[in-house]
Amino acid sequence: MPTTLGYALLGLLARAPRTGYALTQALRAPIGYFWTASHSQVYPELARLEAAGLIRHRVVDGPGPRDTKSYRITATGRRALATWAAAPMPRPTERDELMLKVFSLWTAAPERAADLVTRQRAMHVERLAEYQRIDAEMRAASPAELRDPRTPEFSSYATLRRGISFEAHALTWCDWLLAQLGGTA
Amino acid sequence: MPTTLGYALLGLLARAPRTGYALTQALRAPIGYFWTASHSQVYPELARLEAAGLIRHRVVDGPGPRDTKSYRITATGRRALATWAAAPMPRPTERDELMLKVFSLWTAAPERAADLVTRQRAMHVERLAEYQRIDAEMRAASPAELRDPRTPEFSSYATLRRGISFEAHALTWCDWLLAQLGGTA
DNA sequence: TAGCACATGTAACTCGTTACATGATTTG
DNA sequence: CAAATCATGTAACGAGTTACATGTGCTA
Repeated sequence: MPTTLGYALLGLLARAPRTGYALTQALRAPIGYFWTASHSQVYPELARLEAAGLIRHRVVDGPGPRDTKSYRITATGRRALATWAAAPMPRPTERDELMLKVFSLWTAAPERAADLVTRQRAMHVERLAEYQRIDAEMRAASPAELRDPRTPEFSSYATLRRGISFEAHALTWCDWLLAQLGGTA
Repeated sequence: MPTTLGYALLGLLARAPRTGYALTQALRAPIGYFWTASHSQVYPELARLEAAGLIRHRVVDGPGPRDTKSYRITATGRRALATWAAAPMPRPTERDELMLKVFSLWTAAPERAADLVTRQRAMHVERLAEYQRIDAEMRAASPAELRDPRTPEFSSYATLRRGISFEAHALTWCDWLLAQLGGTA
């Protein structure tokens, strides 16, 4: 059984063959919005996936001194991915450092607390705008595919909707907290 | 500088002195809603915090063969906590395994996909009800403190509001996705 | 009398980050 | 000609989980 990162890589390779380098870049965006990894994690994981027969590579003579390896998913890999994707998950361990700060925010001066929340709010505004730009782009590019659950576009769009909903909720909460902090300061 | 876990422990000790065991329990609930740690992580961290002068302990002769150590925060620890709590944060690396599954959900049969989302939905319903019960409890127990940003109750309440908002948004998204999956299946 | 709550610690292992290491091609 | 991009790998370290280890007092 691959690690979570392994399934992230399989998920990308199920859409198109790629090099380790291209996979690493995809792990910044769009996957980076909900999962990340650095190249130092990617290369060993690719070796493990290949040893397990879930992917194969072909050497494409590219630039640089090393082999440029193009990876593709195998039929076995594709089956493993589909099984994992729909398999039920235990409730994951939530880890939100901001909430941990908020839990102890009463020890700080309300003005300093408000500064923190204002910065967070700005990040959410920025991210929300980014998502909404992508939303418009996707709707324009492939309106039909977005409605068909068997297309990769549908999957991508579902994660995007989640992102938009999350940022909107976070933003609302920031505004509520700022009102609370301001009202008493 | 303590680790994030260190600040979680300081945050608890700023409210009341506790043993390592009691701290470990608090890391299941209420802190467990946004940060967790097992006792094997807690005990070494307490030793580090004490070495740094942020906490002190007093041996209280309790049951069992070992010393029962009651920890309390020092003035230095309290200052370190307040500084950290209001300090700006870089955007944390999001890690959402469910989104990773959704990203590859197009490879699975829509009925299996719907099963997964239905289970997730149930978890959110359950957690939301739990939060709303706590909400009612807190409003009844300390209505005045909830409005004063310098009380621990205010901080706890702010994290709770975030939790409620998050679960509600997640629930809405599950319903949207189920409609999409059902409509085409 | 068996199991659970209280109570504290260490060891082995996995996952992830940062730093180390190399080197060609393209662009400013 | 300097910097960024393409491209692949290893090493050291930190954070977190699971398992190992011990032992008392209370309750069903």
